[in-house]
Amino acid sequence: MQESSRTAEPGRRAQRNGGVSIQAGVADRLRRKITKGDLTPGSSLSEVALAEAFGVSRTPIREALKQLQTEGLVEIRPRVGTFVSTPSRREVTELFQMKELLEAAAARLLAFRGQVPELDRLRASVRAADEAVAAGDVERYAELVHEFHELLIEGADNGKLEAHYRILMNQLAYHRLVRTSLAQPRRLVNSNAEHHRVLEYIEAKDGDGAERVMREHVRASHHALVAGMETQDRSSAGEEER
Amino acid sequence: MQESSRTAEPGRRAQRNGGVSIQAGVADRLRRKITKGDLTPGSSLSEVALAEAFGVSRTPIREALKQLQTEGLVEIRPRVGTFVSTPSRREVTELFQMKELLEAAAARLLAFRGQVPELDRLRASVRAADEAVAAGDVERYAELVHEFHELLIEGADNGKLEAHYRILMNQLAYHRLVRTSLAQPRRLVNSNAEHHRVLEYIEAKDGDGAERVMREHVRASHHALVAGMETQDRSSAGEEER
DNA sequence: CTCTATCGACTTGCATGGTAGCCACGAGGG
DNA sequence: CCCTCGTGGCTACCATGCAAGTCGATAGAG
Repeated sequence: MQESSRTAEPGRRAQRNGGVSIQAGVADRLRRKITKGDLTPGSSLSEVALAEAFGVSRTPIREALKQLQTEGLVEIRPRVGTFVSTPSRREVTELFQMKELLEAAAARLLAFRGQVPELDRLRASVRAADEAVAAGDVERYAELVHEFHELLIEGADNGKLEAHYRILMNQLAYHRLVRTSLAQPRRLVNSNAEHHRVLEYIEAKDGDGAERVMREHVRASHHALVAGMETQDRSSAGEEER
Repeated sequence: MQESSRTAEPGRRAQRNGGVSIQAGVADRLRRKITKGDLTPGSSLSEVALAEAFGVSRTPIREALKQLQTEGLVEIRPRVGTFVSTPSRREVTELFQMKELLEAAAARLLAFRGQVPELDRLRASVRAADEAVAAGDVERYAELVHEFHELLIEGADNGKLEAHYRILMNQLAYHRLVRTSLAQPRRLVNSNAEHHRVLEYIEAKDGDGAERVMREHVRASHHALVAGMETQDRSSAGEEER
């Protein structure tokens, strides 16, 4: 039931505390495992199990879990247990609305900033994406999608926006989702084309236009994902519903 | 240095745990004290001091502080101390950008929802604000400003948006700020007029228009606040700069 | 008088043990 | 056979003690 087998190195950096607190390290590791999908939604996260898995006491584990709870990644049910959050269908919709909101705003802000280093990196990322599409390398393109959105957010030059965006993406476990949306037919080339359009508007310093096309892009991405998830559900027959 | 004198009832609900955990209660109380201004930015929050003030051990205090840290309300400097966060000038600007973003989006969403109960309550709030303006009751109007924005957010019917909005407002300690912005000449009547315009667009189901005027309203509010803070600084001579 | 080094009081970080509540399993009665 | 009640094992919650780092005060050397 528990993939504590993955923690092959108990307390790897517990002793050689590399300048960061134990709880911070634990929180980072757990966060990564959740967003990457190593810990699937609903998994139980027992304090004692994690404590001996990481080779530390329960205290820093508790504090890490507490933090992940306020980040919305886990759910602590008092006297019962701690579990990886399983976002409801409604929550996923809400998260995508927020994603649309923040990314569109970021595109707008970046457009108004003019020529900044992030823009060069964005151009380079889009070029690399073109190559990945030409080569049909979905895996590579998925990475570059992530990079594109990340650069956009950073380019907005607003730390609060960045922080809230990261929290949202973690809740969505976005890494896992990108691949299923790209599995939809023609989604890959469409996605790339949409990125191009966004970049064009930004380069033209047309903030309103950039915001608009970015909105549409996120919407299209969302629709592709929903379609992809339905086909997934259909293929994997009757599973636990929520 | 510490206003622990306020905690006249040590551990009021420590024994009679009214269904909520101690840490949750502590976090709530501290959060309120910070946003209300009872705890000014920079104040020291010693674990032991809070522990005996609340009549509990250090553990739940620690966890509450940890949560407030990830909410951005306090800053924990390892082995040094925990302090109420003092947002930099840049952070305040960023927070207002986010406020503008989220509230404008909320106005847009509410407009598209059509006739919902929140809309009635919004109308009632605006009417009450008219009376407060007519009576020159700034205190009452400040409350209603808060209510207006709160109803707008709730009316957007998006839990994630609501959650992130609350975090932002807490970081700004918005309650404290409203009064100084309203102290600006003519700001009170202008603010009220802007609220009316927002409501009109929402009632007309003009999402784009509502979003636009809401953006302008938040900007105007921000400018009034900056102006108000400058006059405050001027009046209170040379104080600790940041 | 000035600078430096050491000491000590303070802080948070972590470990550990006992407690209260929840939940499922199983025995017993209907 | 079904339903009810008790009990044991599990969980997170809280209290407490110790350790380690930080920073200021203070005494001493130059």
